[in-house]
Amino acid sequence: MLDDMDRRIVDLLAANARISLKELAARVNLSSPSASERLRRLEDRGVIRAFTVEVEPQTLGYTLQAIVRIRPLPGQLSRVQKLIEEIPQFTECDKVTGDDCFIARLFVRSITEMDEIIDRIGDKAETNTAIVKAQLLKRRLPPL
Amino acid sequence: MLDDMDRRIVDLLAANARISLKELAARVNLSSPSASERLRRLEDRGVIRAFTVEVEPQTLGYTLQAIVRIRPLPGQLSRVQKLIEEIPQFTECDKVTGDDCFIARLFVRSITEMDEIIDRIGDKAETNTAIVKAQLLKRRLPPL
DNA sequence: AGTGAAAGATCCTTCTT
DNA sequence: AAGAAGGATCTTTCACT
Repeated sequence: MLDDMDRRIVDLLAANARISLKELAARVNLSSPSASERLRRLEDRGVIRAFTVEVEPQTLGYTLQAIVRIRPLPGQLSRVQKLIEEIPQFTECDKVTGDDCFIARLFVRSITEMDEIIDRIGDKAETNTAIVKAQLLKRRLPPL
Repeated sequence: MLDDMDRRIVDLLAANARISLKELAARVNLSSPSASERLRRLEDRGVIRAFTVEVEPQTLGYTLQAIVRIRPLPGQLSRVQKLIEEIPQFTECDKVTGDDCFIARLFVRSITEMDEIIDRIGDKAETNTAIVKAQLLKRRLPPL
């Protein structure tokens, strides 16, 4: 799937997406052209989907974070789905098997704001809100 | 908190973390030195924590993804916590309020692999596994 | 697949205003 | 915060292994 070189390239870019091709190449003991070619292929294959930035929500005033499980009432599924998409404080949402239909991550600046948002969904779905007390595991890559 | 310029800078870098300072500056109608200075401050303030890469787990063979809720049995909390950290297929884990103590994201290549991993936790915690059927919302930033 | 050299483009920072 | 500019740095092409 990925050979060892590819893995190292992905790891290095995951740690700092802004390093130059030249430095990337040096760190994995390849020439610049080779590293460039490998990077291009990783992008082409879709392994690397994007180069992006990790933002710390705390610094933007989002002091509260919650995981919200959402089970739409009969006939409300698509309306609930639309609502989740429209509320930008929801930053992630998965559709899952089991009793809960959706599991979403919510960032808010206060309990009041959280209450308001949950209320907007409340008449169209059963919700269960678990407030995040700590991040045991900060986002990482699965084994390459 | 962030002014409009900062917001645009963060947005642009979130979309492509590898653009040059020069291009970044041009896109927000600033000079390079100004853009450079703003970027430096965003990093210093901790707003931008890192420049990283978004990897598509599908392309690495991770065809299955699940959200696992984990409630350690009495006295097992720290052992469970350690176990989650040690299993690299867990890519995210939050400690939350409520009945479930942990909510984690799990990537696996097969149902068999999933079963094995859940079993390793099974004797130290109650678990509830919800398989991800679709990603309604792909990771995005909360409103800046 | 990969290397090394090299040319030409591009960039970042410093300085002045 | 802008603009100019110099010097550093980078990326890609090419010929070859």
